[in-house]
Amino acid sequence: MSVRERKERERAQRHRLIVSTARELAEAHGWDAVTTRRLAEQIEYSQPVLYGHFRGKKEIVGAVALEGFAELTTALRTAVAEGPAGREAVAALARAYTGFAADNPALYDAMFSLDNGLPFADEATPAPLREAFGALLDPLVDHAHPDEPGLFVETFWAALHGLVTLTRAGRLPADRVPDRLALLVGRFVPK
Amino acid sequence: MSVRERKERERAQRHRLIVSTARELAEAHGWDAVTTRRLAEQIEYSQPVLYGHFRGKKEIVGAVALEGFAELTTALRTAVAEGPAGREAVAALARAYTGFAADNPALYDAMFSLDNGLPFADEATPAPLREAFGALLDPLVDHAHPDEPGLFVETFWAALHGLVTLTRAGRLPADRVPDRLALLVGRFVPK
DNA sequence: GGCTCGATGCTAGCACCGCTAGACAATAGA
DNA sequence: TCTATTGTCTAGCGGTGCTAGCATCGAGCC
Repeated sequence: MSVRERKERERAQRHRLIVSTARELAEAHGWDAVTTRRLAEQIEYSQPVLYGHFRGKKEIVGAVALEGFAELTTALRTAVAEGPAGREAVAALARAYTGFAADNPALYDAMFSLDNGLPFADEATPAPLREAFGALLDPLVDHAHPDEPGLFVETFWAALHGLVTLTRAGRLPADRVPDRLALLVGRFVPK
Repeated sequence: MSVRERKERERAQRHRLIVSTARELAEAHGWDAVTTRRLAEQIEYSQPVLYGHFRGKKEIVGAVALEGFAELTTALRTAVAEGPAGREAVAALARAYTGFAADNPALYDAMFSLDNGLPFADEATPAPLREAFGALLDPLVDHAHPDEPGLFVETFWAALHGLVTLTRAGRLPADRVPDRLALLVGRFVPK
């Protein structure tokens, strides 16, 4: 029996190794550099081993993304918990979100830009995604129309996401990011 | 002399054929399906012919995107010109923008999501891009802080772009798009 | 302790990708 | 008509994600 347990343990460890290696590779050289060959070489196994753990590359991206949602939740919660409530909390939330994206560009891509196969806004949506949405919702719910808090959060989130992606792609100059963020918060949470 | 002119004419025509075929192929089956082999087969030439017109695939995407910016400008201008000024003009603008993205998904990708090599927010930015930005700016400028109209437009645009991309990727449910749009306009142009 | 057999990871290869070198044919101009 | 140039093609390079089928290794049974 114990042999089987050991094998399962080793298998789980290798599973984590694949995910963390993919993430490191992506963060270091971009997702284009994360090929099955390079990934296999890094973990010192042959390519087909990857397919014993994941259906394909998309599922590996999804596994990395799932890590990201857990970390994003933590980042948002701590940023809001530290400061005062109300409008300043929303500003802190926005800064934490864009900061997270700037600090973990490849991770952010896996979560929101690449095809990761994860179901959003669905009954099958994994818990980490729901929790991240919750972390976004809580500081905002006071400022939304009471009938439609979800709609408000979705729209605010979309605005943040738009700023992140357009800035990262060089479509918006990076130097004015804090100003755009302040403008956004000012419009969504007037005082 | 005339021979040379004819050749140039034929060359220009083939140039346009490549761009329009790439666009049709992308709109029909997505940009992943636009491979140099398929594109060459469609225009009934061999692959290397494409490289006599464009440096590579990225430049073809850029050519398609440039068409898109011209069309987007027209779409935004007509939408605003038809209706009344003020707040309703902004709502019309927002609807026209998201409508354009929904009607021409592949074109929108070429313009804003894919790497098309076009320089944004730069002294080398091509005229069609500047004009599209202008079409976005004009109806908004009255509602912005007078010192920073550009910042206001950029942020509003980013919000629209975020809504478009998250909806298209299935990260936001598509059915509530008009409601999110109304909420966005309401927050950016309060009255 | 030796043997069998199933699990496991490997090599090799498929069809496709973007891109290009070099052979060849068509054609314009002398 | 001959030559030089222009234009287009075939073939191929090094890469991609993914998989069939073989070989090896080790766990469990006699």
